[in-house]
Amino acid sequence: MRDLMTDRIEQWKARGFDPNNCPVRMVLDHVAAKWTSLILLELEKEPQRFNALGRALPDISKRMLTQSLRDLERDGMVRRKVYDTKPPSVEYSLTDVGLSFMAPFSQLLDWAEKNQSQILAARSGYDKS
Amino acid sequence: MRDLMTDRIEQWKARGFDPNNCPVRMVLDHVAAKWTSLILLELEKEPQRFNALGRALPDISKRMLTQSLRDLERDGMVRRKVYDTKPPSVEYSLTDVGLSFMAPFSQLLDWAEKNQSQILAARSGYDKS
DNA sequence: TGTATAGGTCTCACTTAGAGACTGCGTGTG
DNA sequence: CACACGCAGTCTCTAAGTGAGACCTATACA
Repeated sequence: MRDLMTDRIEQWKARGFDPNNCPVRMVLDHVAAKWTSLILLELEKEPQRFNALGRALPDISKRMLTQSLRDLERDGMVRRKVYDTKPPSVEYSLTDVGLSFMAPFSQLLDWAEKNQSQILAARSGYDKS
Repeated sequence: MRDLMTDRIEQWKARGFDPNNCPVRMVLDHVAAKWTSLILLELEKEPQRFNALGRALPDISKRMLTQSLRDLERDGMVRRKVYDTKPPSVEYSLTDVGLSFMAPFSQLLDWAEKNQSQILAARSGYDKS
């Protein structure tokens, strides 16, 4: 483990490690973005339309939903399909890349669930002192 | 995969799924935080002192470094040890929880490296159109 | 005496996020 | 026929977060 990660960093640095072209930042910016990963999670259940997503994620504003979806679309993780129905409807779904992201992401969620109580405990201990 | 994730969400919803007590948010807020994961990566190489970390992560400001370290400490992922030397030195290191985070996180980085070029391609395609 | 290191804190400017009103269009309801 | 509603957003305004960098206290060294 230790060597694994250290090697990774060494490799990056050897390649120049441009922070703007950094794979970490590229993926983290998504996971980071507070909403994108929740959107991915929803879309993995099933392709959904704009307002359906909005309802599934009650705390997100339309503005942020639009923006997050655009970001994901731009990176090829989500596909946007407009149906030419009477009131035009827009369906969002995962691409293959988006779907493949769910595997490692799921590992992270497993970790989160397993360690949730410890983190909570550490937090309240810290806050008390 | 699909069922795996769908089940997870169902479980959360069954438990009440309080967004403020959500394991996803709890872990994502860290990965999200733009700097915390890079700090974890640095500390996994070896325990380091405040200014050493600052030098290793040249783009971070002291203010953000302090804040990120405090957050990580609060959640029990990083340990802060003050040595009573002449100019007191402070060493930061990973806790067991912090170290255990590196495993799933590493998976995510693998994914990022594998898909980097695709994402970049999608991005420039999107930007052109 | 002046300079450097340590580990931060403080302030200010700027960017980003969120709430929520508003748009245009078509359908259903009274 | 008038009214309200759902769709898929956009726009504006304000609040919160981020980053740059000056500043602080203390010791050691030249």
